[in-house]
Amino acid sequence: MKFKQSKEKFIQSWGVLGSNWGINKTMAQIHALLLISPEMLSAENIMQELQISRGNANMNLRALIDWGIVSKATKIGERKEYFFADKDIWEVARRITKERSKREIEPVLKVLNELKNVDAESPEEIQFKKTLHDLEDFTSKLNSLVDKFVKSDSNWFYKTMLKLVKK
Amino acid sequence: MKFKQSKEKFIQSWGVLGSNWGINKTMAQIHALLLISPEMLSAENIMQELQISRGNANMNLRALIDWGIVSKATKIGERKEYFFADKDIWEVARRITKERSKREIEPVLKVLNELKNVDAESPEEIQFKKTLHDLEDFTSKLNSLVDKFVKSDSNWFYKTMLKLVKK
DNA sequence: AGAAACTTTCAAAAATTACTGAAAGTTCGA
DNA sequence: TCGAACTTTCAGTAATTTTTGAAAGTTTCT
Repeated sequence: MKFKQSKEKFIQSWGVLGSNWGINKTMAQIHALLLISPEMLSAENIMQELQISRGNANMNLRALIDWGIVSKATKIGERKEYFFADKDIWEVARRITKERSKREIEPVLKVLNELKNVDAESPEEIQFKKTLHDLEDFTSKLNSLVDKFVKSDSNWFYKTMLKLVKK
Repeated sequence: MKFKQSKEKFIQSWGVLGSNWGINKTMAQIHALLLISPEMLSAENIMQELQISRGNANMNLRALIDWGIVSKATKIGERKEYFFADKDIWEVARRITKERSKREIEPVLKVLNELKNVDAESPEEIQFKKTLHDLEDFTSKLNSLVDKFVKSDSNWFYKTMLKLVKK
């Protein structure tokens, strides 16, 4: 397969993956494109390569920067802004995990906590309370694990993976 | 807060959580409703409780059954089908993880594998190949970990969590 | 201050995804 | 075999999300 085709396939697949994960397709594709580019790219470059509008490029680049996995820089003597992605996959995974945890796990814990003081007398209420309790137990454990991962260094991650997977 | 309100809030929140995770809102809400119901519920019950159409209820119940986290049963002497959710949260997490891994991690590995034999001469190609390699390394480790989780029993999970989180 | 080079915004359009409800299909008892 | 009781399907509609592109905003240079 030729490079150009492979590259397109990769970008396309990353877009699909993104959609499945609630990340919009263009955002994932821009990220893919930047990940495999050895040089920084301008908004123009990205618009052309992915055939998207200026507004779309701008919005999704902003989102990527917000997530901390893409940065801007300017080249000396130029006005234009250039973009590049952090190439350290582990660091990328850490940041994505952190964002998603903040947006998704934490609000759940908050709700579970708010609700857990409900009275429990009828069978319905008892089952409700039990479910809340189990979910909170599970979610808070998951949250601790995620937190550990987010704060860890690359080594910890790989070592832990190995330890868990080996046995 | 009264039971009825708490229940509504819980179902509503679970729906939001679901949307964030690429699971449709109604599917998540039906699941929430069944999780907190001590008794089995008929399609009618669910339609009424969540104010949704018959078709919607049917489709999403089918999806939940497909994921293995809801089952049907009939009461003796009745034609109607009743639905209930597996109440074991750990088991539910395992099944969801399994489904999502099958649908999302495995295809990525497949694509990365297909592409990894690309020639690498120009800087562009070299960076591309490196990114593919790093992603494959990360993804296959993640996949092993997920697989371990999916095949584990509840005890393993809790023990591992504790071990990781404690230190 | 003015103009060029660029970035950001946002209302409207397009694309995607989810939902409805009536009609078709199925199952089972008499 | 019929009909009641139920379930499934699916074309059309509604809701949501994403994208466009032109206009407004900003920065920098002269």
